[in-house]
Amino acid sequence: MAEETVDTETKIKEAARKVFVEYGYEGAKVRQIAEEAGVNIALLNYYFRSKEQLFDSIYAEAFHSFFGTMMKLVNEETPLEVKIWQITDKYLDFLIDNPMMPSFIMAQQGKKGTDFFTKLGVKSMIGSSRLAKQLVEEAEKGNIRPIKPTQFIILMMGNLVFPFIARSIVSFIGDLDETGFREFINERRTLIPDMLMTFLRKR
Amino acid sequence: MAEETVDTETKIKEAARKVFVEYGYEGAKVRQIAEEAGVNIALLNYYFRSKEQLFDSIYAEAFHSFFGTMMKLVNEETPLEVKIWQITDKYLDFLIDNPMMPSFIMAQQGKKGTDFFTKLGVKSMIGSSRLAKQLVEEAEKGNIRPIKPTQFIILMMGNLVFPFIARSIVSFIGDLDETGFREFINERRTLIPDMLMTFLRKR
DNA sequence: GTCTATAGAGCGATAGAC
DNA sequence: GTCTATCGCTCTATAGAC
Repeated sequence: MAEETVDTETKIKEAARKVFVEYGYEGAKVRQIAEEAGVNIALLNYYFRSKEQLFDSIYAEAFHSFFGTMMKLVNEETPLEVKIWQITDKYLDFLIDNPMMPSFIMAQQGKKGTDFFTKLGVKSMIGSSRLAKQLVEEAEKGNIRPIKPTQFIILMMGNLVFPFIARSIVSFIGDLDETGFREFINERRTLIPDMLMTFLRKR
Repeated sequence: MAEETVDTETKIKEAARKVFVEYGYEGAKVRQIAEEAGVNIALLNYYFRSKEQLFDSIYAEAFHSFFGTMMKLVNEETPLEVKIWQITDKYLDFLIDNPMMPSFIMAQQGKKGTDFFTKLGVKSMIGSSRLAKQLVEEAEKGNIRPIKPTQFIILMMGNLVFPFIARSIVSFIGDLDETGFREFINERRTLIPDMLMTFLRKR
């Protein structure tokens, strides 16, 4: 396959994503983004007006991907237990493909106000998600113990996401190279849903 | 009580900690640290030679506090279950007093190599901790299910630390003000050890 | 030890030619 | 749309007076 012909705006965006995700807003330099994209600084400002606006467009996209992927899984029309296993499996796949994304999302949250959250409707998407309803219903039926949906979702998200945020530390403590880390994550494909379901079922 | 007479080096360190923890290495400016400390930039370099060395001394201290506090709890001479409840309780207290520390630690891990980890002996401290031994022994006795100590410790740490790393997001999703967030954390004082113990006990 | 003043490099942004 | 050249600012670090 020959070289993809990608328009300049896309090239800049891809370069910016790479550099911002690796170095953060302050650590990323427009010169490096320009070099990575194979263009000059003037073009960055031609397309995005400023470093800040370029960053915002990258961050909004990443945020959308990070939560959108979770929201989709959380709203699947599957029974509670099946869903928890699926969320774990699919979201870990997503994180393996985007290992730096959690750190990137977390590092900048708050610093930009809560506009991104509001625009994407994250609040209602979680609070009124299918998973939240299932947790309430199954508890009413006496099938699981009662738990606040927000607590449960943060419990689940934290367990999925934390090893990626703390990757160097985890790798060091566990003496893991890249393959070892991957294995560590894969062990959690059963560990996490097993733990969550065992907890929910015990009344 | 009158003004504390604090020596200049300490004043600088305290100012630096505050600014670095809030803005990260790149985002922190030596001008702001100097202003915060009530001195001028020349003095920062007189005492610490450079921004980088000042940062390193702050980071090493924070790292030591973050892991040292955990290591101490993990090596207590108490039975497994009691210990897990104690770790949760005491470490959440620690995090409530230092809510920005997890983000600060996580943001910079890896970027400085693994020297800090090595120097502090974090690896052996966790791998050969009393908690790790207890997990192995209790599993051999058939009192709990077998689990790799590293997995368990990351499970525990992630659940304790994650809400602080994702604080804005958690607060937004759960519609929590500062008091609400505090309550959210306090609910986890029972939630986390309950979940962990339920999981360990179920064979 | 602490200050002022400034060096010297790097930053984001833009003017203006093509 | 894309480039080169450069502006004006801010950054960290240091020289030198006290």
